[in-house]
Amino acid sequence: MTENNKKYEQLDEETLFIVSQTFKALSDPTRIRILHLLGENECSVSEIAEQLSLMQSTVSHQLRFLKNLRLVKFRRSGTTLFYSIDDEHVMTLLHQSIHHARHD
Amino acid sequence: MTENNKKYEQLDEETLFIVSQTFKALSDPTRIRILHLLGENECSVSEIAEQLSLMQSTVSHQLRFLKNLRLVKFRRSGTTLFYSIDDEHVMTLLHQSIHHARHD
DNA sequence: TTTATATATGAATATGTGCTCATATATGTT
DNA sequence: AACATATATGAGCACATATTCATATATAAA
Repeated sequence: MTENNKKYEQLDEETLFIVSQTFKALSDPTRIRILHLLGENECSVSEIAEQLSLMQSTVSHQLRFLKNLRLVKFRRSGTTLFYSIDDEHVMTLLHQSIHHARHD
Repeated sequence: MTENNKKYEQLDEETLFIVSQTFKALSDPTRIRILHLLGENECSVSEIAEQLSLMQSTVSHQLRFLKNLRLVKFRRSGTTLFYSIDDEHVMTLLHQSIHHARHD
């Protein structure tokens, strides 16, 4: 009786999809920079572009991606849209990873 | 004086690279399944392939990827290589994400 | 309504990624 | 040495992804 009798529990499809999508969002340097910036301050699209030296178009495309995953939200003020973080759990994952990367 | 005078601290290149690489490793369903399986048990390449219904070649390629990032390690026993987890921090990120995905 | 400004979007392109097939390598056995 | 088994690796392909350019849309001001 030295065998391991516990049968391995596969991850179900849905969990696998959600988890992989979440990490995919965090796997691109541009999206990481945008999320990290928004973690400090609510920002307009043009502010993000300026702070991070990115094309306005690039920022818009990535914000759409992040908005679809409900990682960010926005409020309108005139023609300006202010984006902010909408998923604290994902920000926790990001901050943990940044902290870990810096400390070893 | 309603401005925010705190100057934004950019993420440095190296941190950005490490963090994005880490999340990239966790962004693919196949790699997630392999890591999750290894989180339960040390496994040989062929055991992984069988348990997860993957081609041996696919498993080997992904293990090389994970080994390069030092997320897994292996020990040899004859012609068989037993792989296991080598980065508990990344497993913590994975388990947190799985837990979160299942609970909302 | 015309004009200006902020943002979004579609198409094109270049690059990256994951899988499979065929084959190489490494270890052990006879 | 010849053979069997386990794993690794390179090439090719199909598909995904990030960026840029050009342009559309939306709101506000004149």
